[in-house]
This record gives sequence, structure tokens and C-alpha cells, in this order.
Amino acid sequence: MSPRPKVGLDLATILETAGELADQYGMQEVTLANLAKKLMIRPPSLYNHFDGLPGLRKQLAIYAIERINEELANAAIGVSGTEAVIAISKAYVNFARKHPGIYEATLFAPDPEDEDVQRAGAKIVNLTIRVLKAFNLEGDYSLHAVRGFRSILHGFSSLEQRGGFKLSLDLDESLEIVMRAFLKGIAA
Amino acid sequence: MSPRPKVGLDLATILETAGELADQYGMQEVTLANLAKKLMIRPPSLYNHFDGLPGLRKQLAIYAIERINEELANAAIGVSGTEAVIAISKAYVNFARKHPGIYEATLFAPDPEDEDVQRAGAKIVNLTIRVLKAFNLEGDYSLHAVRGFRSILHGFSSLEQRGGFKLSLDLDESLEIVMRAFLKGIAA
DNA sequence: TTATTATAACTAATGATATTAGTTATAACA
DNA sequence: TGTTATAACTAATATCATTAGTTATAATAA
Repeated sequence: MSPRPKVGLDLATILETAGELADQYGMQEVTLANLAKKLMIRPPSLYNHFDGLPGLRKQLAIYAIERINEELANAAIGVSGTEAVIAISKAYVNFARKHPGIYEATLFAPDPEDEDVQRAGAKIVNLTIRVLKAFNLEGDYSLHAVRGFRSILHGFSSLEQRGGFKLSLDLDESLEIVMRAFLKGIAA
Repeated sequence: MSPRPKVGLDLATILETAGELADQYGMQEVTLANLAKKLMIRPPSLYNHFDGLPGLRKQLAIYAIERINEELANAAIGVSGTEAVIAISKAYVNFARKHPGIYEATLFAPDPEDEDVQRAGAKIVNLTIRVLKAFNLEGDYSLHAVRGFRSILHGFSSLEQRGGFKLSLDLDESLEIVMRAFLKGIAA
């Protein structure tokens, strides 16, 4: 009494394909019709794997957050203090650059308060908390700092992606200057 | 040879109505069908005022950016230096809280690189540059700082709106702490 | 080996949407 | 009073998500 008919898709494969679609054409093109076409099945068949378009967007948001988290965790290996923060920051914006659609998917969760989505996001928060521990911030101040760190990274990536930074001024330099300034101010 | 038949809508009224729709139900509910219903006309009639859904989203993005700019310019009156930056910051996040849909509309421009959209955004950039002048930052450093300032504000507002800050930790306090830290670090 | 069963695909149909083409009615002006 | 520009309209189409019900396959049980 087990499954495995015809094509034999699983959710992981579907999300990977949806991620490719997102990176190539943007999230607004991640429709059930386009996804089904790429998977060579019919749109209604997708309902066997997730709960309609909102379900896909939720799963894809979680998938995206987890991929970002992996990238950040990897960047944080073998470094500490300010250099760890800089390494994570670069990894973050580089992910958004390399995978604009997957990054965009993090913003398409139908309910960002959803428990599963929050749990995925909490991993990144925890990683950040651990890295900021080196700065010996006291009590709530450390949590305010985490909010600032996340705001800078998401704001920077989002604005960069949407053409918000028009000046011919090096983006990586901006990020590093901004992040070092923030850290200096937080630790002072 | 002038117009003015039947209802007599103009673009300003339409955008105001669309903004109300956005604030009440979110941008995904700002459809031509819903907008036409609220305006008591038929969907195709909207094509006399803008170029389809992409056109509406572009106009609404510009409208939103301009409303934010007004709010910020107002908040910057009669203050300077750090206090001006704090005042603008609070005005920014408060606008996003009071008008979540209109704020969201800034992200729905079909082409963020569009000339008209960029021109609207440039006003906010220029306002920021003027306020940061008080810090006597030299050369490009000032421009990097502007990028940081905007990243923090957009990132903070966006994350707050999407339920990214779950801890029972005062949000206004976070913003002020983060912004003061950034300014301290930038000016140091 | 054969029968059962769970399940992942399918077809068909529906409702909502944006959009286009072509029409009508109204208000300003000559 | 007649002309004209234009903002509304109706009708029709294509695309999409979604639901209901069906079919076919592959793993297990007999």
C-alpha cells in the first residue's frame, strides 16, 4: 500500500523547479500553469503535492529561507566577531544577487506569521544571535542589534534588486561600510 | 473639444481609491475588477485612465512614493542633525504602519527602473542627502551612508510588516537604537 | 503469481481575471 | 444647434486557479 505511479514527482523536485522558474522569470511567473508545463504534467496534478498556489508559495518561502540559512551558516564557519558579520552579510547579498527569484519567494508567503515559516526564519535569527554574541551586548540591546542587522541586509538586498541604488558607486563597498559603521555604533 | 462624460473620474481619484483598497485588503486585492467595483464602473473603463494593471501598479507606486516623501519632508521641518534623522525615521515606519497597502505598492512597480518611478524615488534620496549634510561626511562616504539609511528604513518596515519581528520587544525602541548606532558609527 | 489498495497522474468543467474590439452617450466647443 | 473628443459601455476571448470525479500504476498482501 504505497505510492509511486507515473511520473513520480516529489515536493523537493517541484520546489527546485519552481525556484528555477522564479530565478529566470521572477515570482510573478511562478504560476501553476507555468510550473506544470516545466514539469510536463497538468496543473491539477500539482494539488497532490501542495495546497494550491498559496500552498506552493508557502513551501517555496520556507525552501528559500532554508537555502539562505545554509549559505549564511556556511559563510560563518571559521570566522568570528566583525569578520563573521561581514562574511555573513556578503553571503546574504550574494545569494540575493545569484537567486533573485528565490530571494523574492521569501516575501510571497501568504501568511508570514505561519508557524512553519516562522520556524524557518528563526534559524537565521538564531545564527545572527550567535554571531553577535562576540560583541558582548547586554540584555535586550543584543536583540535590538539583531533587528538592525536583519533590517540592513534585507533592506539593502531588496533595494538593490529593485533598482533602488542608481549611482555608479560600488555596492559591495557600500554594504561593508554600512555594516562596519553599524557594528561600531552598536559596540560603542 | 473637451471631455467630461458620465461619471467623470480622474486619475487622482482612482489612485486614492486604489490606495484605500490596498490599505484595507493588501495589494493582491487591488485588481481591476475590485477597483472598478469600488468606483462603480466596469473594468474596461479603467483603460481610459491608465495602461492596464501594469500601468495602474506603476502609477500607484509613484503615488505611494510621493506620499511617503511628503510625510518625510514634513517630519524634517524645524529639526536638524541626529534629531532630524530620527524624526524622518519615525515618520517613515509610521507611514508604513498606517498605510501598509500603500507602502506595499512601492514594491509593485512592474519596472522599478522606469524613469518616472526613479524620479519619484530620487526626491526621497535628495531629502536624505540634505539631512545627512549636517554630519559633514566626506565625498562618496556620504552616499554610502544614504544607502545605509534607506536600507535600514525599508528593511525595518518591510520586516515589521511581514511579521519578521516576533519578540515582545518595543519596535520604536529598536528603530531608534539601531538608527542612533548607525549614525554614531557613520560619524565616528 | 495474483489481487488489493493507495496515490499520483489525468480529463472536464467552472468562475474569476485581464484584456481587446467596437459602440454609445455626454459635455465642451464652434 | 451641430460637431467632436472622450469616458463610459457591451461583448467576446484567453489565461488562470480550482474542484470534482476518473484512471492508471506500483507497492504490498494473499
